[in-house]
Amino acid sequence: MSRSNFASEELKSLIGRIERLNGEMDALKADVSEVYKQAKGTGFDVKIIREVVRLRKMDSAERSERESLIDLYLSALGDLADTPLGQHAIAKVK
Amino acid sequence: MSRSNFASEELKSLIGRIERLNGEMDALKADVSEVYKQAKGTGFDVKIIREVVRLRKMDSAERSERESLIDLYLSALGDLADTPLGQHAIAKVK
Amino acid sequence: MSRSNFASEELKSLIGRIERLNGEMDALKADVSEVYKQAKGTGFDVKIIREVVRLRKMDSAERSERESLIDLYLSALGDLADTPLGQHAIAKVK
Amino acid sequence: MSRSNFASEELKSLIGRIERLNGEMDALKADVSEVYKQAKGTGFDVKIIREVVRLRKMDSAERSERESLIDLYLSALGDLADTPLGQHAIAKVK
DNA sequence: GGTTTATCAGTTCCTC
DNA sequence: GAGGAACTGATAAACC
Repeated sequence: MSRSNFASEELKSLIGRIERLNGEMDALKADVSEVYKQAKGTGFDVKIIREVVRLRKMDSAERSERESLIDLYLSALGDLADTPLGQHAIAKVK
Repeated sequence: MSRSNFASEELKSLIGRIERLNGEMDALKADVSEVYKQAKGTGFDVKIIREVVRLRKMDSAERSERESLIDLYLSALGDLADTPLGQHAIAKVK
Repeated sequence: MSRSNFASEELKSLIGRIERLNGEMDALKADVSEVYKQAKGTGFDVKIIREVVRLRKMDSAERSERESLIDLYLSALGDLADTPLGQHAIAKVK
Repeated sequence: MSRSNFASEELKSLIGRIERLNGEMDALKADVSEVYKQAKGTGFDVKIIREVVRLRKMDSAERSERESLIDLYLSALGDLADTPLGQHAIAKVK
């Protein structure tokens, strides 16, 4: 088998896997839609449920983002420690 | 159990199912990324693979409709002759 | 004026300039949206126009390189015969 | 001039305007980069300035988002006003 | 160069 | 069903 055919097979395999995974994701999306449909049928406000899910997902992400921001500021102050301006800034923070 | 508590339990269940499904989707997304990463490592052009996957999602009617329109618009701008595709379109008109 | 205040003024000026430039960019974005809206109103296919603008950004070498690769990958998957482009590629090979 | 040529001219004009606006945006982007470069040269921490600009931009957006979330909840309660579950929920909020 | 981040286009969902 | 808003996915840019 030529090198080209080998690459061909490899590519087929890769794209096959991607398309299979995409298919599974589509199925899951349909499942989620089904749940929302059911929620709506039970009288819940779908828009608010979506918002709740969104907020719960953001929660942990946001927490780590806040911490990394604090890290950013602290490391910047650290870098400034040997400049006059930085010493002044650090003095104000302390 | 009061009506309100019943609704509470129902809501918790719905949100739980949604979040579980979302989790499964995240796992699949990670799998897809993994495949793309592997494709890149094997020397394939990831951007092109994405485009190919996208094209294969369309049926062939959609695909050629899209190509024809792009040709048409490009030709209106005088860009046609620069592309092999454009020469094809010109050939069809003659 | 202290060194610190000098830095403050400098910083305010820099941020002010950045924000003014960002504001101008937002205005331009709104203008572009307006043009697309108008195009849509005149019956043009906005999605195709976006694609055309994107293609025109590439030089012709890039464009044909991209097309060739897409053809190549599609042909490896056996999709070639379905597209006009593919037939063109086949013709070149013969 | 044929109808087709008219459309052609229209399309040329539209795309010309889009490309001109894109060009102006590119110039502004270069200006912003220039300011950041200057900031860096003056000893400021570019990463933090970017963060500050980002936060200031988010500020007003976030405020209106928060308000719209409140609106969402209130309107949902309004819709519930004529259901037993809703009356219970409203009673708890009051 | 490669990883992460920010902007941008595309899709989907909901409203009117 | 058309139009707009929200969300997701892709591209482009910045920093290391």
